Amino acid sequence: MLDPDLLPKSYEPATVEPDVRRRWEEGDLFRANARSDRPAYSMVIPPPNVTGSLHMGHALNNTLQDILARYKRMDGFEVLWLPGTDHAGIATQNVVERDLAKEGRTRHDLGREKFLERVWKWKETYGGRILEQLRRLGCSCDFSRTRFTMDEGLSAAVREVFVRLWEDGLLYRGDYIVNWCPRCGTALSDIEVVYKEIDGAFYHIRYPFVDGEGSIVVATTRPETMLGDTAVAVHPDDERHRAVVGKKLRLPIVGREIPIVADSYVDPSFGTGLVKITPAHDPNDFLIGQRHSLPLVNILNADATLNENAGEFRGQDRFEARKGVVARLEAEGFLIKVEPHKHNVGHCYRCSTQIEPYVSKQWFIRMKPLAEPAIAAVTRGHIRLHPERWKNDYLQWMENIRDWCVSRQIWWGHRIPAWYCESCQATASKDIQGIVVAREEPRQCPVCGSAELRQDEDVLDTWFSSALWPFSTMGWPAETDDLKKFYPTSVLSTGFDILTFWVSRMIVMGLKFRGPKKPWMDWSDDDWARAIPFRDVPIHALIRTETGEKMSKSKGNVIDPLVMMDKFGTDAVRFTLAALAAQGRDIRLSEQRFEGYRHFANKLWNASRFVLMNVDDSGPSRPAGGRSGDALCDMCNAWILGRLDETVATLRSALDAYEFDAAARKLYDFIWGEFCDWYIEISKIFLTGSNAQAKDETKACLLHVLTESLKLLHPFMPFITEELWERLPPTSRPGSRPLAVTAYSRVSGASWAAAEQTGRVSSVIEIIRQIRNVRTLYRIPPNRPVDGVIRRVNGRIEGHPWIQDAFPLIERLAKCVCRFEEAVPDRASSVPCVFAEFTVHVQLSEVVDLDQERNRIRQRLEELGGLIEKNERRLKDAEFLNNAPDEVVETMRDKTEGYRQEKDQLAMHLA
RNA sequence: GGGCGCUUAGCUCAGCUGGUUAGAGCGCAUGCUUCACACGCAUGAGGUCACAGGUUCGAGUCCUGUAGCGCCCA
Repeated sequence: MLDPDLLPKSYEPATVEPDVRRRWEEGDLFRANARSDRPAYSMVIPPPNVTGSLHMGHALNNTLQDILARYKRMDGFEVLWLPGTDHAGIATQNVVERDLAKEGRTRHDLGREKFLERVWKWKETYGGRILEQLRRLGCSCDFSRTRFTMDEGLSAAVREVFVRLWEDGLLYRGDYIVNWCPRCGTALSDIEVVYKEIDGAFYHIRYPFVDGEGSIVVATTRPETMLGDTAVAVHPDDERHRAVVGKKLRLPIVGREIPIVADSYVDPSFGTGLVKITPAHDPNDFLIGQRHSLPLVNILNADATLNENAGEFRGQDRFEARKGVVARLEAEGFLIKVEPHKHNVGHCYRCSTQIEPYVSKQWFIRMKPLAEPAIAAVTRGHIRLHPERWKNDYLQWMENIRDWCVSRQIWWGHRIPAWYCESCQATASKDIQGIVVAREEPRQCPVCGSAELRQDEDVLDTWFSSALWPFSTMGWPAETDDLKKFYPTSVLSTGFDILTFWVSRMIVMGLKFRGPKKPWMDWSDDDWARAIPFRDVPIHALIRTETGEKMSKSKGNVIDPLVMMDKFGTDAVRFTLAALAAQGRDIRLSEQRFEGYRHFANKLWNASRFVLMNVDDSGPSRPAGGRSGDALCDMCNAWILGRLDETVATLRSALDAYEFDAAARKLYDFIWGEFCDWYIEISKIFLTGSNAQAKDETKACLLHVLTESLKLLHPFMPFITEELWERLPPTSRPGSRPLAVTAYSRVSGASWAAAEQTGRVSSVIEIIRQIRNVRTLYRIPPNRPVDGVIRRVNGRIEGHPWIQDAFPLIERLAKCVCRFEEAVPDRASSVPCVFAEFTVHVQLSEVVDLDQERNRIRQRLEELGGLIEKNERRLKDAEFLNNAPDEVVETMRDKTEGYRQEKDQLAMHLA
């Protein structure tokens, strides 16, 4: 029996967590064995940004993954949960450049090589921070396999993929209009652009005809781009402007002659139906320009100042130039009007600078052919998204996919393995373009033999390497043991915000590089099962503030998970996140939520304290499930064991369906609402009683339920459960192994789960509740016992109804001493509680306030009358009787009968 | 403009394929120094399930529309 002083009265996470973590790490419990016989269960972590620090989104996602990892590990799987970080090209480069700026230097002052050294140094110093934070969160990752997207192995995978895509004709380099971030100095892919609505203006500008007769008016939100206009377009069917198609205009300020062209892109109902065309600075105009062979006039430099094509505005910043252009248009009478206008403007997702559409030479992946199998993988169910409705988003994106711009004009990242032959480029035909793409640096040009090779200056988009993560982390392109055992991964857990950024691209790359070489239409189910990067994709909600805003550092409204962990304990944070992780809903988080679950941890701690203080080290660890020599003891044990069984079943199916909130709720309800509130209270009767057998059975049952509860809860609250586990008597811990590697509970299916026993205890609980209610209602002091007279509904007492067994329980928990009697007790001193088979008349020594009592009964009678009437109407309805299942009709009959009985009993008391 | 989602107690949310008197936590009220726990115990108040139609014997649950809020794509 435990000395109560050994276990503190309240749970103190700060003293427990580091010890528990150390024990796990010393035991090396989370290292995956590729040669194990156990079935594999694998996940790769969505690699956090190496510059990152743990935020609530990470905490949520990784808690959910850890729940799965721990559950499956305990349940007999060989679990690999592979951690790591990505190099976050633009973000990391920004961080280091900011450091340099403090010294008054730029990366160009250092040069590429020195700059990269500096970034690596930064990464070595600070890059591991978030992994440490994941450890604190209790994540059971295999840290021996930690990967980084710029590791040698992963870089080799990147080169391999680039070369193969090139060889398969899926990669090309070309002039194209891209989203240009002037601050980062690089192109961005379409989805790296965030559209924000801003207050702008519509500038109406008059363009005169070359022949001097009249003019037309165009409207634009970016007046400075008129310097690069090379046409004006109208819709071919637009009657208003048919006559002017083909005529020439003279561009104000610049003086250039530009044509009016007809193109069906133009929306005739919008504005004047006349659109200025700036092919070098607008993606739609670019396409129109291509269709009409319009010249490209680029007016911008890479830093968004205007270039020599802007004439007098050369060297000005774009926004400054806008003012200048407008002023001059106005001065020369070309500006008709300016009206306010809200419109969506693209911003860089990293630095929030307004992006500029900009024509430049970039590398692109042809996505269409790659997207086809990726669509099939999801529509045919080889990959399943949870909840399923995300399929729509995924498919919509995949079906309208555009080529992926993968080059970035920065230094930190995988340098593009492409070299340009100077001599070939000078003379080459269009097809060859003098480009050499190779895994290793080529010495000479394979076409002309020249050694004058120059490597592409650009690096690849970070998502290019992230897309390979599920297999590059396992050693691909080598066919390693890890790949054989753990690919495809079982689950990828993520937020929907990176469904397109990352998930879809992993699917594309997985299928391309892990699928058979033959056309995907010919793949067998087996081929699919080997190619996909993961089978299930649980998609969780986004964390928001209490008022529904996004959390952001700049708004200062973030709730820091690390601070919460300090304050409430890691387990409370984890449990909170799991409990709130309902599928398909945003999570509104407040500090209060964490507090509630800290209380839950404390409750568990004290329940364990109670059990440990009352059990012997040597006793049986589980109940015999039968004869204790006390019917009530058997009944209550059967009840709690039945409830436990039901909890195991519900919990497992919730976890298997990724319903973390339902799983957490079930655990909370069982442990607090059933085990603590009822079973522990019940157990005190037998622990302090004289029946030694019942005492032993109760101890065994307490210990068993606690032991199983710790197992069930462990994936959610690993620290406290592991700590308590260590304190259980050795008989409860087979092999003295840590809880983290102990077999998870299974449904026992034992006969003690009999519904009859369970139902009886539920009834007793209901009786106790009602008696307590009456006590409170009539202000009986908590310690004063009352008498209860029990009458059967039929007025007679036959044999020994089971309720008699429960008398000690009612006495203990409701302070009500019961006896049977046939006569109806005096109305003036008793209050009836009516149940299915009998009525309990609670005897109150002083005279009951008759008015109050009559009122209470009348209210209830009214309620019952309504219910009975409603049900009887249904039960007379032939259509209902014909159409409803027998079971439903039967239940309604029983219920109505119950209402009637209660009504009769109460009416009798009122009479 | 196209698509998706949400609206249930004061607050945050459960409620599976239609069938108990619609639930929980927090908050609130009242009473408890009950020998695991005041991070606790007991009891209670509080809801026309956004609105309007429809399907059905039966709708919080399915369908249509309306309003408000939010997200994604263009």
